[in-house]
Amino acid sequence: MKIDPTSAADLSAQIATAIRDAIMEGRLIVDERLPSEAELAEQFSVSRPTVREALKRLAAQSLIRTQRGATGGAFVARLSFEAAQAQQITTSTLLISMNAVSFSTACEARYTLERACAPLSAQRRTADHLATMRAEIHRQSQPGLTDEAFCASDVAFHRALVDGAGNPVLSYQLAGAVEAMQPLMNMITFTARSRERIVTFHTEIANALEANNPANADAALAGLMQYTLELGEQMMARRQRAP
Amino acid sequence: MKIDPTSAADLSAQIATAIRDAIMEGRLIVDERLPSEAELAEQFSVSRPTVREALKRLAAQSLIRTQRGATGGAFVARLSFEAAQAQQITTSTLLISMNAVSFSTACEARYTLERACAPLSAQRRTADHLATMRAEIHRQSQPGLTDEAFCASDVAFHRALVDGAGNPVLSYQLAGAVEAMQPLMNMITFTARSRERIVTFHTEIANALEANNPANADAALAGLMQYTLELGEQMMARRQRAP
DNA sequence: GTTAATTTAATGTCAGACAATTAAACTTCC
DNA sequence: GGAAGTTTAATTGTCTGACATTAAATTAAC
Repeated sequence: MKIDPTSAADLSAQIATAIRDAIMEGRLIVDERLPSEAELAEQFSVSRPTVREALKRLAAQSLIRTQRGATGGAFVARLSFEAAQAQQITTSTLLISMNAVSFSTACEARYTLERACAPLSAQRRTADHLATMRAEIHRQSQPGLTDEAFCASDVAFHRALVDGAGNPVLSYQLAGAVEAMQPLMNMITFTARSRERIVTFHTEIANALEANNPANADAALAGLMQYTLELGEQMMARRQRAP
Repeated sequence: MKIDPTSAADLSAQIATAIRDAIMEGRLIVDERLPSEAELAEQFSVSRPTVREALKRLAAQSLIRTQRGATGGAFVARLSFEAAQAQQITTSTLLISMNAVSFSTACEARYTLERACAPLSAQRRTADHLATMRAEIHRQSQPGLTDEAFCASDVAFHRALVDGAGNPVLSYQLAGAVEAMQPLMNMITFTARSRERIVTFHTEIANALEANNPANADAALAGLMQYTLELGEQMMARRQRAP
């Protein structure tokens, strides 16, 4: 592993890249211990703070974990679905909020992906998934629920739907799309009438999955997407009239 | 923004979290300049190296960018689709390679997501997207192409398909799924017969998109998924016989 | 043999310094 | 007065060396 001290890039960035490449190419395997900071500093001919900055970069991406003490050091971390999902949610949320992604674009992406999961979920969902969905539907029907709580429940419902497909890679991918939409969804569920319609769609979806009926599930999701898009347009129009 | 010096977590991690939260909650907006490292050190009552480690963590997630010089400093970065996509690919690749995700699970996730894009792509693909796909099909037909080059072309083909849907959020989400599969795909395209079949499916897909025919596109993608799964199973069987 | 104290190796943090970079302010020349 | 060059100030990037903290391994005591 070598770095180019004349390059324009930061030394710590170069070192982080070199180590990241070693991990991605399998030259460093899970749970393997990296050399100590002092040794890395010597290998790369830099000071220890520079090495530390590089290691922090990798830690921020959950590529390594560090341990103090006599047998401590930096170890290649097994990237968990949980950690990956958390990063994905952060990234997706910022991407949407910072790039002026339109409500309709985000909405389309989310429901398109969800509809792709529906057939699998209709086939494989367990009783647990159904129970979670029914419980969230019940919560969503409670009057007096705050917008935030309604949307959190909405997210939980849709995650159960996606998890029902029984494919962890799909669940991980979809988590970002569903969660990142939450702040936008928050803004359109402030009327009781909207919530009623949404709960109706959710019930249709749950019924379809219970009956192992992919076509009905897809139809309900399509309806929900259409309705959500309409609500979004109304919200935009209202905003323009009274900003 | 406050941190808890008695917490078990690293100070640099706490500081990074505090700043990240400020960005995600909109208290720091795009292109806004953070206080200088010296000022941050004073605000958080820590030393400058500690602040720097925190900033490097944020830089690793593309949340900030730094600039040297008189008017330099750390600025909240506009997270670009490109940067997000690159991170997504890294994460997805590692997730699959480190968690013993089965070929069939990864394959199912990838093609399920792609099939979700196909109807949109059949409706919206431009002439450019079609041209890219045709060009990649032609490349894939060349004899003597290395496995790596074939798979790179495969990735380019499928990215054109996804981009054809005209939804940048979808493109970003799927990039990870498609690219992360590449190392696994590399292992199953070593026979000319396999490549021929794959090229046939690709041609069917391109034809369907050209004809704005979503049903045919979906059928071809379903066939390709089925065939890829079979190839994966054969490969696994072969591996077990002669490891 | 078990428990307690010590050693040791590693990361976490700090302080202060200097180098490199960049934009703005200033000076000089025409 | 304006343009070109020079200085200056602010900021990040890097280095050195030190001390604090942690946790495992070792040793000592009982």
